[in-house]
Amino acid sequence: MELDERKLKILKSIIRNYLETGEPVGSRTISKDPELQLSSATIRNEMADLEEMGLIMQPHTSAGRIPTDQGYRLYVDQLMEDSKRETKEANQLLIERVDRVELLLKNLAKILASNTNYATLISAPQSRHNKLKFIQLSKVDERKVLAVIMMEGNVVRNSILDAVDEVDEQVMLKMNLLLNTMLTGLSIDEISLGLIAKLKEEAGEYSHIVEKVLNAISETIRAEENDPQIYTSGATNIFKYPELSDGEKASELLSTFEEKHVLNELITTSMQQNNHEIQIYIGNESPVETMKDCSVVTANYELGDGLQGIIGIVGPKRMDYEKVVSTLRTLMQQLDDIYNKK
Amino acid sequence: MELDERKLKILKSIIRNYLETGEPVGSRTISKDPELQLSSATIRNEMADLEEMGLIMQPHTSAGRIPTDQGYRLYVDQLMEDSKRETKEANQLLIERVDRVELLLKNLAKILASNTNYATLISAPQSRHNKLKFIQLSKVDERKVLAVIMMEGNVVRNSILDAVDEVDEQVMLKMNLLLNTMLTGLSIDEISLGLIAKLKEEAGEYSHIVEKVLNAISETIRAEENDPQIYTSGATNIFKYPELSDGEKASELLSTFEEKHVLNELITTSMQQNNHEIQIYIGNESPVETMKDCSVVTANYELGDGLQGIIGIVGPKRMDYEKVVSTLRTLMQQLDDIYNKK
DNA sequence: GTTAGCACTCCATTAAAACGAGTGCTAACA
DNA sequence: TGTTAGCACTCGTTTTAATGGAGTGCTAAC
Repeated sequence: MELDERKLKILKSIIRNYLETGEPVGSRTISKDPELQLSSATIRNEMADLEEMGLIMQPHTSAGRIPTDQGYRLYVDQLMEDSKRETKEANQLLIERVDRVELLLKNLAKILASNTNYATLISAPQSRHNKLKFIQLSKVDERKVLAVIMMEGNVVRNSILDAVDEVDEQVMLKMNLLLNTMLTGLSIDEISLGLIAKLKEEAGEYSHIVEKVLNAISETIRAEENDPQIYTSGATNIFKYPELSDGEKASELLSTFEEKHVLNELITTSMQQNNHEIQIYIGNESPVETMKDCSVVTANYELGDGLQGIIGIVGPKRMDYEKVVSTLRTLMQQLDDIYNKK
Repeated sequence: MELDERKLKILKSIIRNYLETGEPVGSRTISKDPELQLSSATIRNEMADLEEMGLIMQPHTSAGRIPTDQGYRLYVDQLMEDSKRETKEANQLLIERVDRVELLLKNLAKILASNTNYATLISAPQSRHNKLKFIQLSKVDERKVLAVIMMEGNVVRNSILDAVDEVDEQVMLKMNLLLNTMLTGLSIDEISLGLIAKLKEEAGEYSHIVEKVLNAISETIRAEENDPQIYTSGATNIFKYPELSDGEKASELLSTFEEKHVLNELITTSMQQNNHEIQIYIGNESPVETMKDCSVVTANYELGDGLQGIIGIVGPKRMDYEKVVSTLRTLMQQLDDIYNKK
């Protein structure tokens, strides 16, 4: 069967309608579309074809049609138009350059959630390829040392180390100097075994402290990778969509947002896309099991210095794709303007 | 009307029953209680009295009775027994002394939530009366300075300052020394105007940096007070209780846990209690509007060095008060053993 | 003071009926 | 050959009625 112009128009009309109302749409409704001057009977015939092609379906015999996942897919791939709708909302995102990336991302999540009325998640940048800016050791008390590790993007991590024996202020100063001259500017991946050996040699009798510090660094980074920071907001927005808000489903979905670590898969999958295009996961396409009744729109952001992560919007399958995509695009543009062109 | 021994026994039996089943309990059910050798008719008479006293009520004419808020109140105040139930759960809390208070509290929240099957919230210790351990300034780049502020309890705060003009390494060292000698060991409240003036004088030409640092400190602290850290866990547990999990209610309650700042009132109210007793808020007694259908059990914890905050368990009114209270008591005991006696 | 007995209330469940939105099919039409 | 009006049919939803049962309050007897 051929998917001609008219069928596409009808499909588009059906999906548009369904996105708005959330109700199955019947042939009569479509026949009223000014773009399609056809009787309901004709529409019905076409609908039967579209159903056969797996693009739409009936919840039950005497109901209107709703899009299938395949139908949505076709819609977002081919039928969706670039939204020119009031970008005023997007403009209001009004991002200033913020020193602390974490703060920025938290706010961003909040703003996106309240702008879109969907749930939002943002992954903090992965630090693996991120460069050390400096390390600062300070004495906390007799046996404890605070290591402050700062990476590009002004991401700060603290870690408290147990020293084997009492720490001397002088030693500390030396260590600071040593660590910084040797390590600053390197990414975690670039700290090789050879370098470590050399570092220890230089440290002489204090090599055990060097070891602790290096462990702390790698552990801090590793911990972050296994359990990366994820900022979420507006999870309770799902209650605005009846198809998601009944008991079981809502519970599962909200747990996902509460536990957060389950979101990792979505983040890694989405990061693996090599391009900077916006991606859309419909229903089961999502790597997260509990989102099988949702759609997820993700974008890779970059804040310069190779700091990158993903932003995801989670909503019902009948989410307003155009608005979400356009909001994300505008946002990416803005971030790019601010952080990359400088 | 008098509330004699028998009436109390009956009330207790009714509430016990209702806590377990969540269903209104009828006279026949109570007449089977081995502790009460009475016919259902007699129970009915007594029930009528209890209802008149406002301790129980009927959802509708031909239903059994459920406790009123007043009834619950009387129960937790007088009728509740100390639970000797398997404290093994509580023992499993197995707390080790953790260096980072934040980490400890986060874990605690998780453990409590999964142990009780209710929602848990823990407020991070308020820093106002908390003493500074040390301040460390480090140069980030030409115009930026990282201030690391460490307080008792090993609570670390970072803040990035904009310097007016380029920062000299030498100056930094001086500032560090100056700030630490003058401020270490003081609480925020103890940093008086006089002290600040003196500090500025000592700093001479760099007094503007001192000012910035002080501002940063007080702002950091203030920000924390307005929006104190609150760790929550198990908010989705509320779906286990039908009376809380229908649409509107669940949504409101979960939003409360998502927004968190609404929980502040609960925390301040609970902190104001001068004693270290466990407190129970039933329904409208709770300072948080959205918890009017819940009960909240709170405890003030103290981790030594005056680090204190509150732990709260939020569940349906028919929560297992005995278990919750006993769990919290055990926990407090353990924390006390570890942190205060040393 | 306690209890058996009974009429009564009212919610919950089930069954039946009415409704209506939407379909598929057929036959007529351009 | 594509389009459309007409109509019987399907099936979920809503409405109404009927039935059952849990539990009560009251009365009268023990």
